[in-house]
Amino acid sequence: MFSKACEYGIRAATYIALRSLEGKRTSLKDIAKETDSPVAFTAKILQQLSKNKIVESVKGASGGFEIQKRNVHTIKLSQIVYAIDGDKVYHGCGLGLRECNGAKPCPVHDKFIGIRDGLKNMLETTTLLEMTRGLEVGLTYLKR
Amino acid sequence: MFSKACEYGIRAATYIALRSLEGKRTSLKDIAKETDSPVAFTAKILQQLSKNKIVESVKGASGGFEIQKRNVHTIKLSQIVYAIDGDKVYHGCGLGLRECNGAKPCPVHDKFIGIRDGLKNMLETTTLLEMTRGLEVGLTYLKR
DNA sequence: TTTATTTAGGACATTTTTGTCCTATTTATA
DNA sequence: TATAAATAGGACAAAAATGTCCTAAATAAA
Repeated sequence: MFSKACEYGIRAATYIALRSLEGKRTSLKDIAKETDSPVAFTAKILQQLSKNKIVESVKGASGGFEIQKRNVHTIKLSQIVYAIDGDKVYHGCGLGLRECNGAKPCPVHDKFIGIRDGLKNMLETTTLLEMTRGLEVGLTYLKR
Repeated sequence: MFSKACEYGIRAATYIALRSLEGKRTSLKDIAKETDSPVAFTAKILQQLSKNKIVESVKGASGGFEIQKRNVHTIKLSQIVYAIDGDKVYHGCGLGLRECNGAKPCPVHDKFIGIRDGLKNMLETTTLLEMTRGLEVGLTYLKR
């Protein structure tokens, strides 16, 4: 569904959000550890998220990544996916046709629209805050 | 959503089904041309579909690919996707966790299940016959 | 029987994705 | 001020996906 980069990105952002709600900044090392992701690769992804203003990075000793508390409930999964994978989740034909639309559709065009709208809707309505719920109490997990 | 190989595979199988309903066997060359797919790569994919009994291949002059008419309405998209991409569309966590289930779910587990069930249902209920409808009359397309 | 046509399959090539490593820069703190 | 800790970013490496090419085998038809 998503690229590996995007999966790591969502997990990383979610963990940063969780820690930010506790008023804590998190190092790359901890993020990678707590999301079971490759450190250096995660670093690249966090650079992208930082450039896209989804997370803030602070260099130097006691630096790390954080998200302003007031932003945790406004940032949607769709923003993270867009920052990393672009809009190919939305546009792009299910059968790979370069052009596929209502006027000249592929055989599964209408059916795919339904599924993609579901995905789109989910991504656009799920906030980082919502992602963090359950993590603290062990109802949901970011690794294993 | 699917791999390129899978997209080509669905397009190829759909075209073969269309031709088979007309009582015609189709050469690799024609399939690639009519689905705008790379010839040699499509050949590999058709080998897989042939091994999985989704299409039948006939070697030699006037050979090619075909699907028994009686099978065109029983073969589902899910079988083609499974033959090429395996079951990763079904299993596999939205956030890439190796293990993710109701007992130890990722934060989007439940939401993903809904979307994936939609996709799964679509693949399991759409037959090749249904895929061919509209092609002859120019309502749907397999290329461009 | 020879030839032309067509798929099968192995080997190879290219591109994209995923992942690592090293150096520079920034910053807190001793 | 020196040092240690941390991100930024470029270069490189490995793996996977995508795609090509060539030869062998099968088959219809001349």
